[in-house]
Amino acid sequence: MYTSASLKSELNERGWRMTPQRETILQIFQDLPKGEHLSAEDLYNRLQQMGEKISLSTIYRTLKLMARMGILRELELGEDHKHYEINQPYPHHHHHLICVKCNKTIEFKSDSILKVGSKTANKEGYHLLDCQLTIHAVCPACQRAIAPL
Amino acid sequence: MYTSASLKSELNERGWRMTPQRETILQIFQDLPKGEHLSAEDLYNRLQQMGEKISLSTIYRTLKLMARMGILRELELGEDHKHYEINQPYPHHHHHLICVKCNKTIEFKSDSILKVGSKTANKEGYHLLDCQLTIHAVCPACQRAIAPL
DNA sequence: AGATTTATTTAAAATGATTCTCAAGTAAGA
DNA sequence: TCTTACTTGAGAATCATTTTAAATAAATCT
Repeated sequence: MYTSASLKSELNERGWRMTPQRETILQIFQDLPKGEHLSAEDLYNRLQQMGEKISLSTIYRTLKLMARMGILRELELGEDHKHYEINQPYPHHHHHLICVKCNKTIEFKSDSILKVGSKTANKEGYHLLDCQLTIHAVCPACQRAIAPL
Repeated sequence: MYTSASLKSELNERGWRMTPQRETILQIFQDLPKGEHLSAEDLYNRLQQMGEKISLSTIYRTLKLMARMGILRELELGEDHKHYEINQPYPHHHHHLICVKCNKTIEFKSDSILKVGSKTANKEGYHLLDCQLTIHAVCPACQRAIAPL
């Protein structure tokens, strides 16, 4: 569980800084219900509603930063923009099954995948940040549809 | 193994058409060395060199079409654009380990993941097209680097 | 084979997510 | 408290991808 304090120390270690914006954004992801994920735009709107004025530039920069730190997961859910969610450790770690036609997404868990992921990263000397199985498929409703594509 | 003929019949079944452009693009991916993948731009350039004049619009449309048919896999390799490769069945099916800093990518195989993927899709009644484990990590070289991000 | 229908291609314009620029603001460390 | 250099914010810029409209050409039908 990342706290404001652990974020700060991890940033400082690398010569970076803790800021109110980074703290606020981390907090939002911490408070997000399980399985919910936000796009940059979603996050921006949510902040606006809360009365927080954080620019889109900062949001994009922060999302990328936290993803590279391993705090957030960057999800590619078939839409034309990325989504982000907290990178939960086992046993909350999960994966996504996505319909390529309607983008409906189902989450699922798998212990074995996490094992494969860490084993593979270790073997190559990589420092693991996240591993996600993405399944592209056609959902039952879209299989029935006559419609093109 | 997709042939020109099987592509045509699969297209026609759905009321779509076989075209020289689609045939050419399929062929290029068939001939690609294992593990190589192309972006839309890469494909466009390659076609130019071959003297084939296929527009970028058509390329984008065809890539998306073939990905949705399950012929190609859409890869998210950390760059700002997608990559595509032939969707090979077992035992050529593989996954990617990506450095979030330098985007260096390593391929690896795993039988168990394919099993998890098809089992999950079946349970939900989805028609499986592709499943890929994407591991985000920091490669040894980038771990050593002092440089930011 | 020829006519008809409608998917497809093209080129260019449009879109839209994300990044960049630079001046102003402000954490961290001395 | 002072200094340094990382960050932010606003807007411009980029760049991948999609859309539009007219021209072309597969498939199907006669």
